[in-house]
Amino acid sequence: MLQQIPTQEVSQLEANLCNAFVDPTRILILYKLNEHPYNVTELTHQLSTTQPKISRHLKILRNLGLVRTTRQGVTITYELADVRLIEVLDILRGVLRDSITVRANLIETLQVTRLA
Amino acid sequence: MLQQIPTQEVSQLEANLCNAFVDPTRILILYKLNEHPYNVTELTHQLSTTQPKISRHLKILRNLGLVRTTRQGVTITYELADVRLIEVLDILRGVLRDSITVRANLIETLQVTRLA
DNA sequence: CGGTTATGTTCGAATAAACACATATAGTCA
DNA sequence: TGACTATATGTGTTTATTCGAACATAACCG
Repeated sequence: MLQQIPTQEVSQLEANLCNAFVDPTRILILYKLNEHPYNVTELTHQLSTTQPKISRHLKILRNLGLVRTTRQGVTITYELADVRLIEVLDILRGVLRDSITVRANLIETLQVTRLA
Repeated sequence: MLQQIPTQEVSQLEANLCNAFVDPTRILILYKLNEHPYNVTELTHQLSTTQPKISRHLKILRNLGLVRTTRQGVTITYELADVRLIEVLDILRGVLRDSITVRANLIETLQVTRLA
Protein backbone atom coordinates (compact mmCIF):
# COMPACT_ATOMS: atom_id res chain seq x y z
CA MET A 1 0.00 0.00 0.00
CA LEU A 2 1.20 3.44 -0.88
CA GLN A 3 -0.90 4.93 1.90
CA GLN A 4 1.84 6.59 3.95
CA ILE A 5 2.99 10.05 4.83
CA PRO A 6 3.06 11.91 1.53
CA THR A 7 6.54 13.10 0.79
CA GLN A 8 7.45 16.35 -0.84
CA GLU A 9 7.88 14.62 -4.21
CA VAL A 10 4.54 12.84 -4.15
CA SER A 11 2.83 16.07 -3.19
CA GLN A 12 4.57 17.78 -6.06
CA LEU A 13 3.20 15.21 -8.49
CA GLU A 14 -0.21 15.45 -6.93
CA ALA A 15 -0.16 19.25 -7.14
CA ASN A 16 0.87 18.94 -10.76
CA LEU A 17 -2.06 16.70 -11.49
CA CYS A 18 -4.40 19.21 -9.87
CA ASN A 19 -3.34 21.72 -12.44
CA ALA A 20 -6.00 20.05 -14.55
CA PHE A 21 -8.68 21.49 -12.31
CA VAL A 22 -7.64 25.09 -11.80
CA ASP A 23 -9.03 26.30 -15.10
CA PRO A 24 -12.81 26.48 -15.56
CA THR A 25 -12.54 25.61 -19.25
CA ARG A 26 -10.70 22.40 -18.42
CA ILE A 27 -13.34 21.47 -15.86
CA LEU A 28 -16.06 22.03 -18.44
CA ILE A 29 -14.14 19.91 -20.94
CA LEU A 30 -13.84 17.07 -18.42
CA TYR A 31 -17.56 17.18 -17.66
CA LYS A 32 -18.37 17.26 -21.37
CA LEU A 33 -16.15 14.28 -22.07
CA ASN A 34 -17.91 12.48 -19.26
CA GLU A 35 -21.11 12.64 -21.32
CA HIS A 36 -19.36 10.92 -24.19
CA PRO A 37 -16.30 11.43 -26.43
CA TYR A 38 -16.08 14.61 -28.51
CA ASN A 39 -13.67 15.93 -31.07
CA VAL A 40 -12.07 19.36 -30.93
CA THR A 41 -14.57 21.10 -33.16
CA GLU A 42 -17.50 19.70 -31.24
CA LEU A 43 -16.02 20.82 -27.95
CA THR A 44 -15.38 24.24 -29.42
CA HIS A 45 -19.05 24.61 -30.28
CA GLN A 46 -20.35 22.97 -27.13
CA LEU A 47 -18.40 25.37 -24.93
CA SER A 48 -18.82 28.26 -27.38
CA THR A 49 -15.21 29.30 -27.38
CA THR A 50 -12.29 29.29 -29.82
CA GLN A 51 -10.59 26.22 -31.25
CA PRO A 52 -7.01 27.13 -30.23
CA LYS A 53 -8.18 27.59 -26.68
CA ILE A 54 -9.73 24.13 -26.63
CA SER A 55 -6.66 22.60 -28.27
CA ARG A 56 -4.36 24.13 -25.71
CA HIS A 57 -6.39 22.88 -22.78
CA LEU A 58 -6.71 19.44 -24.32
CA LYS A 59 -2.96 19.31 -24.68
CA ILE A 60 -2.55 19.98 -20.97
CA LEU A 61 -5.08 17.27 -20.10
CA ARG A 62 -3.41 14.89 -22.53
CA ASN A 63 0.02 15.50 -21.05
CA LEU A 64 -1.39 14.76 -17.62
CA GLY A 65 -2.76 11.50 -18.99
CA LEU A 66 -6.35 12.45 -18.15
CA VAL A 67 -7.77 12.14 -21.66
CA ARG A 68 -7.18 9.67 -24.47
CA THR A 69 -7.34 10.32 -28.18
CA THR A 70 -8.35 8.31 -31.21
CA ARG A 71 -7.90 9.52 -34.71
CA GLN A 72 -10.41 8.91 -37.51
CA GLY A 73 -8.97 10.53 -40.57
CA VAL A 74 -8.60 14.22 -39.84
CA THR A 75 -10.71 14.40 -36.74
CA ILE A 76 -9.34 13.47 -33.35
CA THR A 77 -11.77 12.29 -30.74
CA TYR A 78 -11.02 12.88 -27.10
CA GLU A 79 -12.35 10.74 -24.28
CA LEU A 80 -12.01 10.73 -20.54
CA ALA A 81 -9.20 8.45 -19.35
CA ASP A 82 -10.43 7.95 -15.81
CA VAL A 83 -13.95 8.31 -14.40
CA ARG A 84 -12.51 9.04 -10.99
CA LEU A 85 -11.83 12.56 -12.21
CA ILE A 86 -15.55 13.18 -12.34
CA GLU A 87 -15.91 11.60 -8.93
CA VAL A 88 -13.37 14.10 -7.63
CA LEU A 89 -15.09 17.04 -9.30
CA ASP A 90 -18.47 15.98 -7.92
CA ILE A 91 -17.11 15.72 -4.40
CA LEU A 92 -15.59 19.15 -4.74
CA ARG A 93 -18.89 20.55 -5.89
CA GLY A 94 -20.43 19.15 -2.74
CA VAL A 95 -17.75 20.79 -0.64
CA LEU A 96 -18.36 24.00 -2.53
CA ARG A 97 -22.09 23.85 -2.00
CA ASP A 98 -21.73 23.30 1.74
CA SER A 99 -19.16 26.03 2.06
CA ILE A 100 -21.50 28.42 0.29
CA THR A 101 -24.34 27.36 2.59
CA VAL A 102 -22.19 27.95 5.66
CA ARG A 103 -21.26 31.35 4.34
CA ALA A 104 -24.88 32.22 3.59
CA ASN A 105 -25.94 31.19 7.09
CA LEU A 106 -23.13 33.25 8.56
CA ILE A 107 -24.24 36.30 6.64
CA GLU A 108 -27.82 35.76 7.73
CA THR A 109 -26.70 35.43 11.33
CA LEU A 110 -24.75 38.64 11.05
CA GLN A 111 -27.74 40.47 9.65
CA VAL A 112 -30.09 39.18 12.34
CA THR A 113 -27.57 40.14 14.99
CA ARG A 114 -27.26 43.60 13.54
CA LEU A 115 -31.04 44.06 13.50
CA ALA A 116 -31.52 42.85 17.07
CA MET B 1 -30.38 18.48 -6.78
CA LEU B 2 -27.61 20.62 -8.17
CA GLN B 3 -26.44 17.74 -10.35
CA GLN B 4 -26.85 19.38 -13.75
CA ILE B 5 -24.68 20.68 -16.51
CA PRO B 6 -22.04 22.78 -14.81
CA THR B 7 -22.23 26.37 -15.96
CA GLN B 8 -19.32 28.64 -16.54
CA GLU B 9 -19.79 30.26 -13.13
CA VAL B 10 -19.94 27.02 -11.18
CA SER B 11 -16.83 25.82 -12.95
CA GLN B 12 -15.13 29.06 -12.06
CA LEU B 13 -15.91 28.53 -8.38
CA GLU B 14 -14.81 24.91 -8.62
CA ALA B 15 -11.56 25.92 -10.31
CA ASN B 16 -11.02 28.47 -7.59
CA LEU B 17 -11.46 25.85 -4.93
CA CYS B 18 -8.92 23.66 -6.68
CA ASN B 19 -6.35 26.35 -6.19
CA ALA B 20 -5.98 24.77 -2.77
CA PHE B 21 -4.43 21.71 -4.37
CA VAL B 22 -1.98 23.09 -6.88
CA ASP B 23 0.73 23.81 -4.34
CA PRO B 24 2.61 20.89 -2.77
CA THR B 25 3.01 22.73 0.52
CA ARG B 26 -0.75 23.17 0.80
CA ILE B 27 -1.30 19.48 0.09
CA LEU B 28 1.17 18.58 2.81
CA ILE B 29 -0.59 20.95 5.20
CA LEU B 30 -3.96 19.35 4.46
CA TYR B 31 -2.58 15.86 5.03
CA LYS B 32 -0.92 17.00 8.25
CA LEU B 33 -4.14 18.56 9.52
CA ASN B 34 -5.87 15.31 8.73
CA GLU B 35 -3.71 13.64 11.40
CA HIS B 36 -4.94 16.15 13.96
CA PRO B 37 -5.03 19.93 14.47
CA TYR B 38 -1.76 21.82 14.52
CA ASN B 39 -0.75 25.41 15.14
CA VAL B 40 1.42 27.45 12.81
CA THR B 41 4.69 26.83 14.63
CA GLU B 42 4.10 23.11 14.76
CA LEU B 43 3.32 22.99 11.06
CA THR B 44 6.43 25.02 10.36
CA HIS B 45 8.57 22.43 12.12
CA GLN B 46 6.68 19.43 10.80
CA LEU B 47 7.16 20.55 7.21
CA SER B 48 10.59 22.04 7.92
CA THR B 49 9.96 25.32 6.17
CA THR B 50 9.55 28.96 7.17
CA GLN B 51 6.74 30.42 9.25
CA PRO B 52 5.67 33.14 6.80
CA LYS B 53 5.34 30.53 4.10
CA ILE B 54 3.05 28.40 6.27
CA SER B 55 1.02 31.43 7.33
CA ARG B 56 0.45 32.50 3.78
CA HIS B 57 -0.70 29.07 2.65
CA LEU B 58 -2.95 28.76 5.68
CA LYS B 59 -4.49 32.08 4.80
CA ILE B 60 -5.34 30.80 1.34
CA LEU B 61 -6.87 27.62 2.76
CA ARG B 62 -8.79 29.66 5.32
CA ASN B 63 -10.18 32.00 2.69
CA LEU B 64 -11.35 28.98 0.74
CA GLY B 65 -13.09 27.73 3.88
CA LEU B 66 -11.08 24.52 3.94
CA VAL B 67 -9.57 24.96 7.40
CA ARG B 68 -10.98 26.28 10.66
CA THR B 69 -9.10 28.09 13.40
CA THR B 70 -9.39 28.25 17.16
CA ARG B 71 -7.35 30.61 19.25
CA GLN B 72 -5.89 29.71 22.62
CA GLY B 73 -4.05 32.76 23.83
CA VAL B 74 -1.39 33.59 21.31
CA THR B 75 -1.38 30.32 19.45
CA ILE B 76 -3.86 29.64 16.70
CA THR B 77 -4.74 26.05 16.00
CA TYR B 78 -5.78 25.03 12.52
CA GLU B 79 -7.97 22.07 11.75
CA LEU B 80 -9.38 20.53 8.62
CA ALA B 81 -12.87 21.83 7.82
CA ASP B 82 -13.97 18.94 5.62
CA VAL B 83 -12.69 15.36 5.51
CA ARG B 84 -13.82 15.08 1.90
CA LEU B 85 -10.70 17.02 0.96
CA ILE B 86 -8.59 14.08 2.02
CA GLU B 87 -10.93 11.77 0.15
CA VAL B 88 -10.29 13.84 -2.97
CA LEU B 89 -6.53 13.84 -2.46
CA ASP B 90 -6.51 10.08 -1.92
CA ILE B 91 -8.48 9.46 -5.10
CA LEU B 92 -6.07 11.66 -7.00
CA ARG B 93 -3.15 9.73 -5.64
CA GLY B 94 -4.77 6.60 -6.98
CA VAL B 95 -5.18 8.20 -10.38
CA LEU B 96 -1.59 9.30 -10.21
CA ARG B 97 -0.35 5.85 -9.30
CA ASP B 98 -2.22 4.23 -12.18
CA SER B 99 -1.07 6.84 -14.63
CA ILE B 100 2.53 6.22 -13.59
CA THR B 101 2.00 2.50 -14.00
CA VAL B 102 0.60 2.97 -17.49
CA ARG B 103 3.54 5.14 -18.37
CA ALA B 104 6.00 2.59 -17.01
CA ASN B 105 4.37 -0.19 -19.02
CA LEU B 106 4.49 1.97 -22.11
CA ILE B 107 8.19 2.58 -21.67
CA GLU B 108 8.79 -1.12 -21.16
CA THR B 109 6.81 -1.90 -24.30
CA LEU B 110 8.86 0.59 -26.27
CA GLN B 111 12.09 -0.93 -25.05
CA VAL B 112 11.00 -4.47 -25.86
CA THR B 113 9.88 -3.33 -29.30
CA ARG B 114 13.21 -1.66 -29.91
CA LEU B 115 15.12 -4.77 -28.90
CA ALA B 116 13.04 -7.11 -31.06
C1' DC C 1 -0.78 18.93 -57.49
C1' DG C 2 -4.07 22.66 -55.09
C1' DG C 3 -7.81 23.49 -52.03
C1' DT C 4 -10.29 22.63 -47.89
C1' DT C 5 -11.05 21.30 -43.28
C1' DA C 6 -9.42 19.77 -38.56
C1' DT C 7 -6.09 20.28 -35.30
C1' DG C 8 -1.86 22.02 -33.24
C1' DT C 9 1.68 25.62 -32.19
C1' DT C 10 4.17 30.16 -31.68
C1' DC C 11 4.47 34.71 -29.92
C1' DG C 12 3.86 38.71 -27.13
C1' DA C 13 1.13 40.86 -23.57
C1' DA C 14 -1.37 40.73 -19.36
C1' DT C 15 -2.19 38.71 -15.02
C1' DA C 16 -1.40 36.06 -11.16
C1' DA C 17 1.63 32.99 -7.70
C1' DA C 18 5.17 32.02 -4.80
C1' DC C 19 9.20 33.08 -2.47
C1' DA C 20 12.69 35.27 0.82
C1' DC C 21 13.39 38.81 3.76
C1' DA C 22 12.03 42.26 6.62
C1' DT C 23 8.59 44.11 9.47
C1' DA C 24 4.14 44.54 11.89
C1' DT C 25 0.55 43.04 15.15
C1' DA C 26 -1.16 40.98 19.13
C1' DG C 27 -1.30 38.27 23.28
C1' DT C 28 1.22 37.07 27.73
C1' DC C 29 3.90 37.63 31.66
C1' DA C 30 6.89 39.96 34.76
C1' DT D 1 5.31 49.44 30.73
C1' DG D 2 8.81 46.33 28.34
C1' DA D 3 10.43 41.91 26.81
C1' DC D 4 9.05 37.73 24.60
C1' DT D 5 6.58 34.57 21.67
C1' DA D 6 3.16 33.45 17.96
C1' DT D 7 1.19 34.81 13.90
C1' DA D 8 0.36 37.85 10.02
C1' DT D 9 1.56 41.02 6.29
C1' DG D 10 4.27 44.30 2.96
C1' DT D 11 7.59 44.44 -0.68
C1' DG D 12 10.29 43.41 -4.56
C1' DT D 13 11.57 39.75 -7.59
C1' DT D 14 11.04 35.71 -10.17
C1' DT D 15 8.42 32.42 -12.49
C1' DA D 16 3.83 30.48 -14.43
C1' DT D 17 -0.50 30.79 -16.68
C1' DT D 18 -3.70 32.33 -19.95
C1' DC D 19 -5.22 34.56 -23.85
C1' DG D 20 -5.97 36.32 -28.76
C1' DA D 21 -4.21 36.50 -33.13
C1' DA D 22 -1.55 34.75 -36.55
C1' DC D 23 0.60 30.84 -38.47
C1' DA D 24 1.83 25.71 -39.19
C1' DT D 25 0.80 20.96 -39.98
C1' DA D 26 -1.64 17.15 -41.61
C1' DA D 27 -5.26 14.46 -43.73
C1' DC D 28 -8.49 14.18 -47.33
C1' DC D 29 -10.53 15.00 -52.03
C1' DG D 30 -10.82 16.41 -56.67
